[in-house]
Amino acid sequence: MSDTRERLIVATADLFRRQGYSATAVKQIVEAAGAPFGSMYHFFPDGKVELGAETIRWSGAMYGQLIDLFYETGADPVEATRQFFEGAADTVRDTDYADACPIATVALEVASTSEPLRRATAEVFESWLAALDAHFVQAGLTKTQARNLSVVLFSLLEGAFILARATRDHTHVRTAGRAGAEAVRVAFEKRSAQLAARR
Amino acid sequence: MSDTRERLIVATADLFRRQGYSATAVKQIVEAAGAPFGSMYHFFPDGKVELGAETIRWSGAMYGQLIDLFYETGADPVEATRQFFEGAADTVRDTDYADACPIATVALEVASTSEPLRRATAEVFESWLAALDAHFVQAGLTKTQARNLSVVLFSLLEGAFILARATRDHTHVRTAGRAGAEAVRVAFEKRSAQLAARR
DNA sequence: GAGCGACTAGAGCGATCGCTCCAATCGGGC
DNA sequence: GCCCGATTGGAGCGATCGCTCTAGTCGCTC
Repeated sequence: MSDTRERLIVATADLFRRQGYSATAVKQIVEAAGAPFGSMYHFFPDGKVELGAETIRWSGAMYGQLIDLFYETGADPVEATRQFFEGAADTVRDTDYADACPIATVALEVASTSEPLRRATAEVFESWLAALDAHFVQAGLTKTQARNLSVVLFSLLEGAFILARATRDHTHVRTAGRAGAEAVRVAFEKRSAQLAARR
Repeated sequence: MSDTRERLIVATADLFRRQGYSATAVKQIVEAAGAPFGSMYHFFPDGKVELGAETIRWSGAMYGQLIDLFYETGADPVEATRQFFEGAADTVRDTDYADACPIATVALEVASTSEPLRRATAEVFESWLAALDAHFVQAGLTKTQARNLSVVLFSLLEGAFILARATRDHTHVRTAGRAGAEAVRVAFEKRSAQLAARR
């Protein structure tokens, strides 16, 4: 795999996180990547949109790995949730409120303006939900229960990121995290009661 | 109040909601508002940033009124929450996934790039939380309980908006709404138990 | 070492960006 | 009717946008 191509994606991911899609200029990307301008259109013939879509998928895969890291098989889902949100809050604080969700800004920008980019963000979000689902099902929930829980955790995290970045207060992420961990606890408690009643 | 000035703000609010700050051109705004170009810089001498900040505050006030409408004094907080999220889900679906939060996109875009605009979004979010807080305190919660609940509901709604717009699936907002209503129910139940134990 | 894709390097294209400037027009107070 | 500030209407500024194009360099294969 070409080094320049990867550097372009990494640089773009960083810029997207902080300033979104529209505000990020191609010139700014190639400068940040230390890449020649021509290379950008060699690796991404369709230009900014293609690089954007590629970056969205790459960032999504990175963040997806983080999910699997925290919710690895055998981990207590409640504790994993608590630690995931705590880690996110720390990161947001330590990066001066720049590093939250790598694609949320772009997702909102393109949702009504670019089908290919919108689809890329949708696929990434779906993959995160699917990853979470799998861990929760593996830990005992039904598919429906798992999906509902995943959507709630996703929403809590993304919404708290918006609030934290706007107000420059990372504790909002911790507040959302406590609610998220509680939601996980209740979901598994409910499932246990269902199983017990069936005997 | 000048008619043209207000038309500019309303048109800008509509464009911000759908495509954010950077992607919205000044020319596009004046055309949408049916306003002369010169008027824009007459009413907003500091240009796009000033109009943007004004639009953020105006949109925030509009949405704030919606909060007060649903959570009016005497309304059951659980039912109000349920209806608020259901209404939001309907709106998102009926507007082809364009009308969700009027300022979330802009908030993420400017959080790390423009202090004056970031501050405007922060003030709006704070005002929404304060409005929610007031209703929950009025209904019996402590200030701390109310604030935590407000942050959770905000996060659930904003996060679900991101997911719904990206995947074009409004049911995510309904899923978040059920979790939100449940969180409200539990908070008040907990408060009742606290008060009962104190006798 | 000849040949050939892959990749680099940057000048510069037309279009559009936010914005400035100024003449024309409007409407209320004297 | 006259005046003057408020507002309108638009031409056009320099800068930057995404992108094209061509010339050149690099390293691998034979």
